[in-house]
Amino acid sequence: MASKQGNKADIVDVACRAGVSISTVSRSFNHPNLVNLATRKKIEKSVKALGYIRNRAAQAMHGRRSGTIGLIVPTIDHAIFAEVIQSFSDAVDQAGFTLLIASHGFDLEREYAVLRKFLEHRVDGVALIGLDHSEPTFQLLDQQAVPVISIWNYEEDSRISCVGAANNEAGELAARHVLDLGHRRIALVFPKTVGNDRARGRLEGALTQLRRQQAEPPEAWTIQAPYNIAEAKEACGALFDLPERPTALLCGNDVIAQGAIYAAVQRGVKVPEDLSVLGIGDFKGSKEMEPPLTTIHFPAEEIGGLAGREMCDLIAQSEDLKSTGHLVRKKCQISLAERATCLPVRRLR
Amino acid sequence: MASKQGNKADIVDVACRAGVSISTVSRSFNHPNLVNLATRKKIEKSVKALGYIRNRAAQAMHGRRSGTIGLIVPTIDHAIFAEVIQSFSDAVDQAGFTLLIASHGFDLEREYAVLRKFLEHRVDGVALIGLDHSEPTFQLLDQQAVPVISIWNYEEDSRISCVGAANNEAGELAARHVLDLGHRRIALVFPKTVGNDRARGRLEGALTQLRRQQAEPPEAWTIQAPYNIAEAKEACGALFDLPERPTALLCGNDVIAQGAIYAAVQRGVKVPEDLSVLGIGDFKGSKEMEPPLTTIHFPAEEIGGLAGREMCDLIAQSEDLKSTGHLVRKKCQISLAERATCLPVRRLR
DNA sequence: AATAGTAATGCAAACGTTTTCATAAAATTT
DNA sequence: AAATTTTATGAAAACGTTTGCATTACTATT
Repeated sequence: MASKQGNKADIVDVACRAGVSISTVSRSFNHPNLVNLATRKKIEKSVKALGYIRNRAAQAMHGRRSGTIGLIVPTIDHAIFAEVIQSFSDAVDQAGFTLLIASHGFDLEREYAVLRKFLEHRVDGVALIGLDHSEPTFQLLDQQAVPVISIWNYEEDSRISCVGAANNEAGELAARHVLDLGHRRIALVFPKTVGNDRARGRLEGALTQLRRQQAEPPEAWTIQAPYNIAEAKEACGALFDLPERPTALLCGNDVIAQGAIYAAVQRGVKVPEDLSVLGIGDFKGSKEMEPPLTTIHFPAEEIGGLAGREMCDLIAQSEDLKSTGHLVRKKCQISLAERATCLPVRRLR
Repeated sequence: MASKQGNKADIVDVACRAGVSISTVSRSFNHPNLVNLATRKKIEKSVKALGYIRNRAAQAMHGRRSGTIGLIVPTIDHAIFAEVIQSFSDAVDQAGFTLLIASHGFDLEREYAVLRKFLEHRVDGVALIGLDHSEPTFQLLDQQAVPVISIWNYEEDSRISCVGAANNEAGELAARHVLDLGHRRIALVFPKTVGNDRARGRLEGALTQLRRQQAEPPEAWTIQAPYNIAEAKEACGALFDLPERPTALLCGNDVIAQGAIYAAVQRGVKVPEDLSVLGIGDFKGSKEMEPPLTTIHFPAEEIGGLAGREMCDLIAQSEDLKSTGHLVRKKCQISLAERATCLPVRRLR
């Protein structure tokens, strides 16, 4: 039915049908005020009739923005990232951008590959999780001079702009809390820290604080578990089966804490009476757990939203070309969410 | 430093620097076997030196594929979608596609808007969640003849291709199980069903089965709660505070079940001794809960992966243009995951 | 040695837009 | 009524690729 064979409608088709030139059609989209109302109506009708849809690819070729933002995350399937992705997505969506998302499975080489792919698509900006990236990644970003922002971590000397919280502070805060409650026999359950500066920061913060008060845990009490309930539960189970049990457990995040609590329940270890458990992150649902999880609150939604808006600002700035190239850094406050899984240590046991 | 001012390198720049024509450069990317090894090396060197990155937008203009797939979900921030998104993403990634993701917050008008945006970007294919979509959405899809697939639901007479499970079967299976255990006083907690055919199918399946055995719950025992622990907990709490308590609770998904169990714990209602709880979905972590949640297993990962591969196939087919336009439908099996939150009803109470 | 075939490359025309510049018509000023 | 400004439109040149066709230089066949 369309003027061309089988194929989809074209700006030319629209122009023909409306009896105007393609310039006018294009203008009526991009600068409607420059075209006569009556003409605009005709064009609009023609567009409807032909089912015409503008081709962003062709637009992008004119140095115009592609209207896309690339977000690269370690994994989507993860309570905390899902939340931050959602709020970031909402924020950039509101500004009219389309989001490209890819995950790299905590593999920084894949991250680099994904970044390249995004750049081929000429994304207007790139968002990454955390500040740990490979050197080629940083170089590519730099060389292509694409607006970039790191989500989740705050560091005052970050190499790229960042919006997030200070993970070491979270670790410190967590450690301080259990120490304040009088605990000295404290165990740590954290994920692997290579390529994961969130976890590393938290762990380091916690250890620093513990050392400061001479409460550094023995090696057997510093265990590793990925961010995954099943494995965390298992790892913590093994910890609890040790002859000596800690009185408090500092967990790398709330998922691990959840796993730890399940492992405790399974063994009849009472939380918080026999064992205090502290999470980090304050995921959705942590507050509703029974008993409600004491944890370090991370304002995930705020971070995602702020990062999204900041990303859009950076893009707008880079368009002005007077981009002074200075970085922006926004620190979001974390806080202790005191709930029911931590208790002062019992004098006698 | 680049030949052009300030700007990014061009295929022309690459060609100049390598001392060949742009055709040769282009060919060396797209049909490497057609160009001399030595020339290829020169080009490669030139590419490296200039930091050249191909422009997909320009490629896409030649009727070539854009290399992107659009995925539209109700929300990303949701255990079950996160899982399916991840596996879908992995599958299409493997085929070299880049994923555009947008969420519409269960609003079918926004879904339509997002679809339009994706079509502007000339996505090679579109994936949607569920089979409930607005008429304009279906029409647009049809008119643009873009490969499309629905994830999560299976229906034998679906209007578009689908990969998923039969939600009504899940509801039936769930109801059958508690009935088989001898329960008759059964309550239902489901989310709103408008624009959510997953929930609707489950609820209908459950009700059908219950009616068949004369165990339809009274109105007060058919309550609504969104897929969200906090609200589910509250809603279930209200249910438990009623003078008459059911002996079994059928939940729309595992998140609701989790909330229900917390509400029960809070009130000293013992699960499963005093109350059997059945989830639907089998989310990550449901197996590890204490007590482990009895639920209907949905193979989320399988569905996402299968859908991703099917999407790629559809795209490949549509390229051959001999697209007979027939739909594909794949049904994934659900199953009862019998764990610890359901018990046969006690004879006496 | 002449011919046919192959391999490697370049030229130029697409692709679907946006945008600059030019022009015509209408409205305003003098 | 002429001159000027404003408004609305079109022609054509970009944008950065891919690709069909033409060309050249070899290599293999007779």
